[in-house]
Amino acid sequence: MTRPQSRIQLKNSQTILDAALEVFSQHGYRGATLDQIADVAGLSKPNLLYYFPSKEAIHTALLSGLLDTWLDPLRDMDPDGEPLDEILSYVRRKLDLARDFPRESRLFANEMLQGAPRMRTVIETDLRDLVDQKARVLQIWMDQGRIARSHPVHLIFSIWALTQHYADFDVQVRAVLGPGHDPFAEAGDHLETLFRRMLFPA
Amino acid sequence: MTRPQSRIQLKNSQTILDAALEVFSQHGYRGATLDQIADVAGLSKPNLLYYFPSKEAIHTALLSGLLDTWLDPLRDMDPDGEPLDEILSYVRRKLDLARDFPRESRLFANEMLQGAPRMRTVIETDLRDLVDQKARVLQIWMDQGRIARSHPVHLIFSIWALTQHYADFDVQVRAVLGPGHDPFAEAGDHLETLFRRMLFPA
DNA sequence: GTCTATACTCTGATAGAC
DNA sequence: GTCTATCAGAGTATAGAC
Repeated sequence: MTRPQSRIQLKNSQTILDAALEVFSQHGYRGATLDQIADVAGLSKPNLLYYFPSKEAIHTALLSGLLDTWLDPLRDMDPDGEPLDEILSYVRRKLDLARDFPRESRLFANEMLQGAPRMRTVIETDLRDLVDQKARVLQIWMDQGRIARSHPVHLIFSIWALTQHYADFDVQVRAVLGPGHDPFAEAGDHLETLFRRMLFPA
Repeated sequence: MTRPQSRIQLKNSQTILDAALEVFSQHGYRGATLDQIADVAGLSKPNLLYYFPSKEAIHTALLSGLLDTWLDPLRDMDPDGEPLDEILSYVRRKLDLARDFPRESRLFANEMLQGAPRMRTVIETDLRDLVDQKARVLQIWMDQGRIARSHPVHLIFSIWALTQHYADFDVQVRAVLGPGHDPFAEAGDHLETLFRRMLFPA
């Protein structure tokens, strides 16, 4: 990706990617159309294809880098830190991501629902390696009796599920809670309670 | 929907709905094509449209009834039962649904990701009413000190998130776990542990 | 760099033979 | 009930003027 050069090119590329994120995250790869992306970006369709060679290329540009951002908080979980603090702050950071980047979360969810046709490899290698590594850390903490025992990998799944839910199912969450609620603030408190009880050494 | 009459009509309608479920759940409404559905069903495209008047009609037929099936386990949570048993068996039944009907789960997830354009009303009324009602039951149990305190509605969200995750992110779960694992069996144990600790009266 | 025009394919839906 | 043929529109992408 050595595309963007001038300031205007960089700016337009960004505009396009932002519009594409909006559309892809809502309708999935096949459901998204260049017309719609162009419309949201405020550019003409041929102009889109001046900046990116194809629809696929726009989608790929969005996906690449997404997993990295997504996994940064997990990467930062410190084996030498205080177990409960490390896990709680991971949960907190993951929830913040869901709140601040819901479209990225939904883009990822769409890719998973489709069977991860474009991320299979990276998931089976990079993601898997990182999870294995951090699961070993969790296992050690459990063996030392510093947190309660549970399946380390499924514990990580639980954190993903509980935090992403607030981005991916945002409509449902808000519809059920009704007006006058701050879903993410409440979720923060709720999840902290849940994980404190879950992890408290037996 | 008074369409199916003869045996063959009923059978073909079912074949079509099954194929449509396969395609819609993977690609979302707009990403799904009649060609693909016809192909999976082993029928011609015009034949599809002999049984259903339009693409939209097929999708609607799938969605109607979905929420009911999905909420049945919650509906069955008995206010007069033993709180922990009731909640744990709700979790168990929800996980069984995710295991046995992953396509239905993904169809629902797709609808949510799109902003629930076709289920908004039913979510804001039926779903919300049921959750409110069951949240009150949970609240009473908490007030009686029979389960630990937490936000009742978010507790229900947590159950949904943790169980649906295994259907919707199935690819990711299997890729991370690697071969030789039974995700749903492990999840069953893990979630029982998690909720037992979460709900144990303080 | 951006536009209009357009090529070509795919998609939802219909007509009509059998 | 099922098929072939086909239509109108939408979809991705390209050509070429400005």
